Amino acid sequence: MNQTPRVFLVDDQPAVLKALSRLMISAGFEVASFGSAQDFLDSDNANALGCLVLDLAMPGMDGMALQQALAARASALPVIFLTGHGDIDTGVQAMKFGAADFLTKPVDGDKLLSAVRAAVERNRQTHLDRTELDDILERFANLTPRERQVLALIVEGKLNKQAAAELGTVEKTIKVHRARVMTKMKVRSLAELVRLADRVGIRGAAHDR
Amino acid sequence: MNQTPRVFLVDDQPAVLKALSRLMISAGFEVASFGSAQDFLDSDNANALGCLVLDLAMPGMDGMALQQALAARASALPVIFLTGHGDIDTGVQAMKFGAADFLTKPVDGDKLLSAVRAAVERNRQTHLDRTELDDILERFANLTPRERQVLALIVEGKLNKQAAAELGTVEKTIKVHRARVMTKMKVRSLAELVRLADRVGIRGAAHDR
DNA sequence: CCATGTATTGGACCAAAGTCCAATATCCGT
DNA sequence: ACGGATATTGGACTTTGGTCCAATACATGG
Repeated sequence: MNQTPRVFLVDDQPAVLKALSRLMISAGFEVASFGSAQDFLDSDNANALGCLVLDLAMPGMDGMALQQALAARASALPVIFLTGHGDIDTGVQAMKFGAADFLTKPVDGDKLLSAVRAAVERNRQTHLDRTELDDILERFANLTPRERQVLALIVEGKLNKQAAAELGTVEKTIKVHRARVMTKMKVRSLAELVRLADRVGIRGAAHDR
Repeated sequence: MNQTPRVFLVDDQPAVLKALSRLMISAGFEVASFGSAQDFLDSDNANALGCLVLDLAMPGMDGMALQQALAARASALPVIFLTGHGDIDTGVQAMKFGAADFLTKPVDGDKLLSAVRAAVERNRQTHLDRTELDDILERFANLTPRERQVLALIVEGKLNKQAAAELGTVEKTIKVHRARVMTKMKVRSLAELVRLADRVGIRGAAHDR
């Protein structure tokens, strides 16, 4: 969707929002501000590019709840928490739930900026990975059921002959499906096919690891 | 080395050590106690099975330093920190460095136990993975240099013919090496070979992902 | 009802890979 | 220098895989 990463600020105090916003903009980031967790959720930015800077204590949905909501939506947005009076346990819990960082207010501008930079970078990487993965999944979705079965068997290392036996058909047919699988998945070698299949988690009967 | 997991306790206060030890034993764990971080390092248990329960504030090397030392030795031991007066930042830092948990004293026995159980379980899994990986690496170490080159090329999806050209030899020779690689790596299909190779990170010239 | 997508099969043929056999040259450590 | 590991090659043969050609059967949706 969006090409340039953005820093999403969520805080119920307009003054804090304004201050953070200025800081981010002065560092060259694009910024989007929200006065509540719900506002951010409604903005449909769960899969945007960038990172989230989130006040922990807010009326209504608090920061932690928003983090969970995003996790439930498989968001890849890194979350940086800000808090004025959080206890250790809260911070540790947030980190266990995958927060990118957890800083205390009043926050050191440099610390926050470097946390944001790291988070944005991390998000950029996972975003690339996801894009690639979606690509593979789309190709996979274009396979017919039969082709999927054949794919599963060949990435298990079965011979065409064995695959034919398991699917109750003849080797000839398997060859045709196999060739179509290679074309549709856009690979030129079995090695590549195995990697793609493993990446999206193709499983037949047995699996390794 | 050790088959049954152990809980390694490190605290400079003998009373704490004793109390924790009793708690762990009553929960059915085997325990080893240490009065200082250095003592634990000297005990050569960095790759043992189990987990580490570590006091953060200790004279000499503190808990954080021990965690780092273990990380440097590629230890797979999960670290659970205990602290009486740590600040948020310390806890967050510890978690960022991969701590399994971070609890405050006086610690709730149940919380600690469930943290220990989770950590031990996690360690058991990573230990299994490592054992498997070592297995593969050992097989890989038994390949001759030439066989390794051939392996790298075939997991890239090259044909024997192409591999021969790149290595300045003939297809015939590649076939022999290839067959030996399959035998030595104990795989029966190219698919398996690709997975093993990717797992130990065999790289020729190009790599994907 | 017809077009389309899916699944299947056939033959012929070529390319690639695997598998026996055995032989030779080089280098390294004892 | 000798034994062993390494790297290489040769022939002959079988199996497997890939690629052309083309055709049939069936269900589904327009």
